[in-house]
Amino acid sequence: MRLSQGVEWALHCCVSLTQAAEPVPAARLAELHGVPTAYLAKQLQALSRAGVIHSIPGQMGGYVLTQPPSAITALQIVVAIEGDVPVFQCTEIRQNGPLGVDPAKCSKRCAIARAMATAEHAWREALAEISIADLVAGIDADSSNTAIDGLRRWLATG
Amino acid sequence: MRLSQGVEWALHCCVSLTQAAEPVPAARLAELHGVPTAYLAKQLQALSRAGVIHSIPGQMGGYVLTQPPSAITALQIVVAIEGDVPVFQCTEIRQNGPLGVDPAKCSKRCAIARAMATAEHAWREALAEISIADLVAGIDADSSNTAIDGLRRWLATG
DNA sequence: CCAATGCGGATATAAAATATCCGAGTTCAA
DNA sequence: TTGAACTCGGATATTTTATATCCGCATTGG
Repeated sequence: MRLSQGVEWALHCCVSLTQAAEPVPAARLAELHGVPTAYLAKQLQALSRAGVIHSIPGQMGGYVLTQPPSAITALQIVVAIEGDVPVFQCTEIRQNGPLGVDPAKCSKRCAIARAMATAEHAWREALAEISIADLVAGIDADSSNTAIDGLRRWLATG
Repeated sequence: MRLSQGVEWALHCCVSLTQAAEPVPAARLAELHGVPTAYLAKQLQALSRAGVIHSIPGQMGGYVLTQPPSAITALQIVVAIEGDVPVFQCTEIRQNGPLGVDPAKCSKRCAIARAMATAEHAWREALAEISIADLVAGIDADSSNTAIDGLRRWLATG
């Protein structure tokens, strides 16, 4: 079980977009992060479909955040890239075998699925507590402001 | 991102083993749950390597729990099947591109990796709070004791 | 000694993640 | 108005992972 690395790219891209005054093309974000352009474009499309970022076509086009950094959560980004499917997917094996439970009596999820869903909920709640603004602040603190400042300058120099 | 279905099988098997007085062969667990024997055997081997269950070879052999149900957690089982790798694996893309951070200055994890690890920790803590005994109790409550009783009887009739 | 069982490796198949390309639409400048 | 350059978007290969199976070996109990 592993989160697609597209999630990592998407998080970094959203952090970078907070420092851009104008739309940033996918190719430029790919160059900045040293990742393949075409594949990153796919992740950005997913973010766009999920409404996290907005795409602007045309010569001066690119991507911009749709909301202020404090309003975008890590959960939104994870769901945008990975989809909204549960991590633990119950296949109802309680209905199988010689002691299989009658499907008509399975309107309620089984105890195992409920327990796993509870744990997953804790993960999602923690992700929802993380905003892009928090991540920017964390990077800022790590680098004594040089990283974020450098980022803003690099994005400004077309 | 999805948890292998081996986790579901392993959880059900551990619940079933709580009701067995003698070692239960892999083939019998597979029959009980209506899943392919050969593949379930692989998951049971993983549980055995992790020390969650104990394997007894020979004619009267099979699997038994190594600890009381209240001492076995869902986290142990997830780790046994999926491995102990983190869900979010940071590939250090902050070191890439024109603004790449000097690798020598990356002894500390980046802010994004830290935030994701925090959320993952919440998930693991929640899983560690779930014991096999809890799951048995939950199933018992769902079925007015018929499911667990039936299970014990079926396992007793060799 | 024989039958039944778990263990490990080797192997095939199915699904998903990864990586890439080309077409449709939009914007800007001449 | 026209065209050209640039953008995103979806459809398409390739690689990796998960799923599923099988067979030989060691061990145990009858």
